[in-house]
Amino acid sequence: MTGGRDLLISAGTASGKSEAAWLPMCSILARRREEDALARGVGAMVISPLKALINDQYGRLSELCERLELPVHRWHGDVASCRKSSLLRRPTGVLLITPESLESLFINHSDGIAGLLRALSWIVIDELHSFVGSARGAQLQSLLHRVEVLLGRRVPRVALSATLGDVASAARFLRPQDAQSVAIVSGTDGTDEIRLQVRGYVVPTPPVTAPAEPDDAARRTGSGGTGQDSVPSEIAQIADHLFRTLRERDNLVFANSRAAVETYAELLARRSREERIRTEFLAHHGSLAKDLREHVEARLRDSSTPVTAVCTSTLELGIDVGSVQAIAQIGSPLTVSSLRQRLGRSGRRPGTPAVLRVYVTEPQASDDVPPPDALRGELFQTVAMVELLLSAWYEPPHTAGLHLSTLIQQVLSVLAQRGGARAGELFDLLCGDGGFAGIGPSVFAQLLRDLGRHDLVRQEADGLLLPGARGEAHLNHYSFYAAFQTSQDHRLVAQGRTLGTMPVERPLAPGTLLVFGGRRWRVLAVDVEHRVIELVPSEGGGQPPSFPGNGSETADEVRRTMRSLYLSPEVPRYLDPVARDLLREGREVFHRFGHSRQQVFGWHEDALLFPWAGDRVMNTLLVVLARHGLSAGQDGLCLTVRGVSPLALWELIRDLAVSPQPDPVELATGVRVRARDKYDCYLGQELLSLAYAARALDVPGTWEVLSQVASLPPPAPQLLPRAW
DNA sequence: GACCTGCTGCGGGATG
Repeated sequence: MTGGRDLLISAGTASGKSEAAWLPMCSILARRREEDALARGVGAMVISPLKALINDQYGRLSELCERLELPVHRWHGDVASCRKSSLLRRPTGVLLITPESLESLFINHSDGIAGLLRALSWIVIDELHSFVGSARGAQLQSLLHRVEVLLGRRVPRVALSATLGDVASAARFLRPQDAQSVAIVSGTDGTDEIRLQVRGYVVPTPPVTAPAEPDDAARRTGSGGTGQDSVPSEIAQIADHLFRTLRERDNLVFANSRAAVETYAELLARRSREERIRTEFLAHHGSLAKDLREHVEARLRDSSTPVTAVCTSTLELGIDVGSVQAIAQIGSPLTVSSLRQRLGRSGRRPGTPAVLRVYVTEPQASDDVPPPDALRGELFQTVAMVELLLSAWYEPPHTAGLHLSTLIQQVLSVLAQRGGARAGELFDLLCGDGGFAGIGPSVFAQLLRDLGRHDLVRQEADGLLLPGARGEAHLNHYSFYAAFQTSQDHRLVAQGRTLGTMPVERPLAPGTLLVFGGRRWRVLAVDVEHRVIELVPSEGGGQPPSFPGNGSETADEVRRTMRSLYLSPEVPRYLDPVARDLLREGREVFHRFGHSRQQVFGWHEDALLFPWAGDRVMNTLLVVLARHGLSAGQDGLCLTVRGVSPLALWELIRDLAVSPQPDPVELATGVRVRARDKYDCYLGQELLSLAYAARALDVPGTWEVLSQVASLPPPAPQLLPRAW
């Protein structure tokens, strides 16, 4: 750590990698302070993605540094401002900070930041994988470069991470201009033994004459329950198994949505009260109020009573929750990396195995089941992800994004920091060899023109750029510092206490029943102006709110692995008997309908295309088909192309495969909704297409799929319905 | 099908 080189430490959860970085750093800083009593300034800055992680580490690091008499400081939104000003007056020791707070230092303490950081010897980035590829990661890269420009020298960067699928791309993220010089230290995984089971459940088909059932989507997320009696049987069965296996221990149950968390937490908590057992079942997700979440975390750390948290990815990163016995995952994992993180939350004590149970539901086989469901896609996706996990493969980050929205934020930030700047100066600092090195001068000039049109920036007669009126408005609001977008939600209040927030698209009528925080409530009143919903406890049923979401992207490698699982005769040992049956059924359907020889099929009036590729290729296919006047949508594993024969679709694919690949940006102009990130609304049509193409299209990957499909024999007309 | 993260300055009041 003395050589001034950048360092990437990749090691399993709970392997002590934080300490590996801290120990040498602290002893060097302590020695240096003895040698040079005048050395003033923060010696090391640790950048962390979560306030909760900073608070955890503040305790551990303070203990470590106490005997060295090396002060440790934390700086985030919950830290009192008097502590911040006292650090600015007397900067020393180690500083723990979030990217957003570092951003605010540049804007609100533009005079003090150079003095604060002038003695900086290292920048440590914790949980690097949580930044790579995102808007927040682009912001972090830009801030790292701005710190070095401010100090006029290179500052060694040390990054820590657990699930890096691709160490080379992590090194590129850490030091974009000089990735090959990054030293890499890889440790083995913390877990020696994994006990794993995948359990299958069959969703019964409702009788044809039954009254209106909750729609299919609601059933799948588990949000369809309206009371004890109407809980769908597969949800009741899964809850029953969770209850029996998890009672009397500390566990984490991961569900894929906040609505599913609420459903299972409420079912399990009610059962626990009814049977009067000690185990607490508590809900934990991002819309719950902070004090309720902290209560759950404290209950998990307290080893005197058993607690099981039902949660979303909120408990995925390294927040200390003590020792957890087992992990349950309801539904197929969303990504292999997140499955790895979740698994790493158990088996943290030496000699104790990590325990993981995955619960998968599939519809009952019948004549009406659409082909993708008959293939048992949920189960095959789960098995594919488990196999990839066991082979230590993780999703490579998507680093092609241009992050123009974040560049807009950085332009405004630099204008505020420096009190104005010239266009060339901005370009050199932010693009050039800065965080947005992929952006050329012409795109940057276009971006500035777009910003001028919206009054985010304005130009003086001498060419100096300043924030415009709307730019000032953004800069003066505290929401400016985060690079990511957040929505404005309604606050849920019961008996004077805030439970959390929920989005409300249609106003909730008083009297509506609701499940939230793992309990049942009735809406008493709605204050539209102040966006407050008042609740009272209720004995009735109710559903969790529907939360909006963007979803995640399934990788090419996952879909390729799924296809090879259909072709393989092997039955993994970790499947329970129902899951084995489902695996056998899926393979039988795959072969019966000729999926090994064909990728285009007929289904009623439509044609189905199975690309066996990731979501970015699936999306590109949709855009290409739309350009040829075809209306299509994605149904899990396949694209449904409406009102066209399979032969006609195959012929189109055959022609496309030999035609030149279209320009992605030109292709993107046909897409209606292209804005996604915080400041995308200020981009003109041209840059919106450029950003969309970089983020959401994979033309070469798509043309590989088209050639593959074209190389197969033409499909028989309407094969699927008749053979069904 | 649908995860998560973060931020300021100021005024008012309670506490040491």
